[in-house]
Amino acid sequence: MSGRIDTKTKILDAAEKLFAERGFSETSLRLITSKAEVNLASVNYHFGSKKELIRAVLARYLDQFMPAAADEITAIRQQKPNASLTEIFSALVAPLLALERIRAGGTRTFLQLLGRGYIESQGHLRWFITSHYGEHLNLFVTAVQQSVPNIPKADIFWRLHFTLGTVVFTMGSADALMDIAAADFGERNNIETVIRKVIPYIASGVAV
Amino acid sequence: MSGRIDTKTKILDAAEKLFAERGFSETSLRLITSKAEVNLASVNYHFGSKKELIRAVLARYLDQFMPAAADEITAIRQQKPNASLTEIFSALVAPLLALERIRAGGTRTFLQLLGRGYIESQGHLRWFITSHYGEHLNLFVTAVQQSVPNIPKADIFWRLHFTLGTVVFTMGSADALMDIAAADFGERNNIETVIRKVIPYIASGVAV
DNA sequence: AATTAATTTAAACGTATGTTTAAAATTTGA
DNA sequence: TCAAATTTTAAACATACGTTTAAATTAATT
Repeated sequence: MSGRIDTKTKILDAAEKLFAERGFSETSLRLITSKAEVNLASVNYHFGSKKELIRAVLARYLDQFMPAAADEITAIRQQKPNASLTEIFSALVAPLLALERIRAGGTRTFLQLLGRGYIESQGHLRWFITSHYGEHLNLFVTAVQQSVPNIPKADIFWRLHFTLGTVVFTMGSADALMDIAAADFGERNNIETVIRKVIPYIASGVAV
Repeated sequence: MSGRIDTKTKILDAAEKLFAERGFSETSLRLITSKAEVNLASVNYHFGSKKELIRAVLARYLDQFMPAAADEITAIRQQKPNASLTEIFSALVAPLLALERIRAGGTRTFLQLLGRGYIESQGHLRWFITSHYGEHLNLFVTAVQQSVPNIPKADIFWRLHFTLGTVVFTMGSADALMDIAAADFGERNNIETVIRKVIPYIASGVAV
């Protein structure tokens, strides 16, 4: 039993790193299993298929992030019923950075996986996310709507998707961007400083 | 000779549609050539490799868009030296929509290809774009900097990349988003209305 | 019209992929 | 301890991919 969990975890650990770096379809099971130092067939044995492995990789992050984010949102709404948009978005920072404590680079890995899930796989991961975590998402959307009550719900829908694009695209190319920023402007960034940069941008855009 | 051009164009037309819809690595040469109704080997004959085909597909759009965008930016700066950020961004709308006249759906196709180029291919398309169209990009960045002279250049760098993410991610999932907006809010959008929605969002975020 | 060059074609090549199989090894439970 | 269930392993399978080859066809040139 400890052997089984160990193999599953080794696969998940190797897979999430490679998926985030290279994308789902550019990452072969042979590359994953060689990095994880397990047998090729163990992926199909433990997860059934590559598609289900992808979902398992994402679920491990979402299962931690979504409840934590929902808790933060709920807490903010109770403490400050008139919380600003920036405060709502900032409430997500702690749950995002908490992913870093599980695994070094976990925050960026999660956001990269999320972005690849939305872009690369034609809808089936989108469906997986909205069907499994719809309650948490609704909680967040409601909090945003309450913080900017004068904005039509349709506009909020669009702007939150703009925001999703901003975040996942930025995280997907965060390595390259941090390198350029260091070379051209002498900035030394990490994932948290980038998140701190993006919050005013998206808060301003959603509230415009 | 007319036969050669015809085959090349048929390949490019089929490839750009499939690349935009499904991504580069998810689109096989066999699928492209069957849709284009040409022989499989003609891709390698005319373009050398799949990688060069991808670049050719992107170049066809960039060669039209980049000079047109540069002209619009130059014109705006001459007419209104103190043009606002919204005016700068809006100057790109006409060149973007002009792509629509070449091919139906050309605007969205272009932005989707751009996004996939940045995300999917590890840097080699990014390099292709910045090295071939660096002058045009610099012109645009300079215009943005002049319109918000009080913002540090490093911040503008980050926010313009946030903006790129917003736009390409939105366009990559524009079909799904327009469907949802229609179902949930009764909105009937097209590519232009979505662009008009995104401009205040990004202008506000960059200027914040 | 004859020769040369350019293009198209069908077939094969070599490699890589996700998955399955069946035997070996290991762990579990009575 | 020993039989049963679980897990690991090596090998093979079937398929798909980008690319190359060489012959057939078409177009261009003289």
